[in-house]
Amino acid sequence: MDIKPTESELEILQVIWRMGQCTVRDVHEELAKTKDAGYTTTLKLMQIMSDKGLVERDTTSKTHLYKALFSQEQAQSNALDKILSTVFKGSTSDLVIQALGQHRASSDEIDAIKSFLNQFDQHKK
Amino acid sequence: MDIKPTESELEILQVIWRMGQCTVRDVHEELAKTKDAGYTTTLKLMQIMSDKGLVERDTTSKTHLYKALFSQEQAQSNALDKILSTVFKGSTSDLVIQALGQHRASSDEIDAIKSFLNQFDQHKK
DNA sequence: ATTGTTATACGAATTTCTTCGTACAAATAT
DNA sequence: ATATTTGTACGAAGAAATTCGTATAACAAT
Repeated sequence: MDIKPTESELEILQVIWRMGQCTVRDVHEELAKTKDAGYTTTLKLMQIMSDKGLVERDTTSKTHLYKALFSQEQAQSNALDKILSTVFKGSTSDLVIQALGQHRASSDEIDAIKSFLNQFDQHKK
Repeated sequence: MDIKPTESELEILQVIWRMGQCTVRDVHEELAKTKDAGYTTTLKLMQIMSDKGLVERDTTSKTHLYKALFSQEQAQSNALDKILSTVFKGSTSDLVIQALGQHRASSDEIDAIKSFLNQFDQHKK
């Protein structure tokens, strides 16, 4: 259960997350908007992802349908763990502060974070 | 200027960030604590990193001295940009909230974040 | 029925990253 | 002086990830 998507696989997962269930062509056309790779390349990758268990494949009809098994939440969690330990010395507050400084958040977002923090305070002790 | 360290290069950079200026042996012995790779492997990687401009190399004496050119701050910034766009749909608040939920922060850290948020509010209108 | 289009399968070439062996020079120890 | 240790250089093997060509089957259109 330690499967982790490669760079290209993540690109594909992003499309699947956005679109939900989809075909190789769906994914390929999305990718084609920003990068240029052959159709069979995408196909091959998606087959590999199916083997790895990153996606599920419905082969009932000729055109196969894919769904994500590796969720965006898992990806988020893994990504955070990784950058925390590799570049933030494990300091969550460094990460948070840097994130907020670097990408300005809207007032709404800031409010959301504040209320999360308060609720958080309550819970601990 | 679009150099980005590979996985192994990041491992080495982490050591250099911690130790400041150091030799191949320094780095290698640090790495040897947790993983097992040959000395020349580390050497080769550090030479490549020098070619790429990730580190600077002082070759005055026989034993070369390395310093990071790619800073931890750059690495942090890049890492955040990347995961924001790939797995957090660009939502900073999602990222922050998930980070706080996932890795409990100390009260001090939370205070730091709160005061950062307030100071932040002031600045914008 | 034949032709064209749209699929999947799959082997293999390519590229990128990692690892290591060997050669050799400089410094150190005997 | 000579042997050992400690260092860099570098080619190339190995592994992992990516890309693509070709074969072939199913479906659609004429």
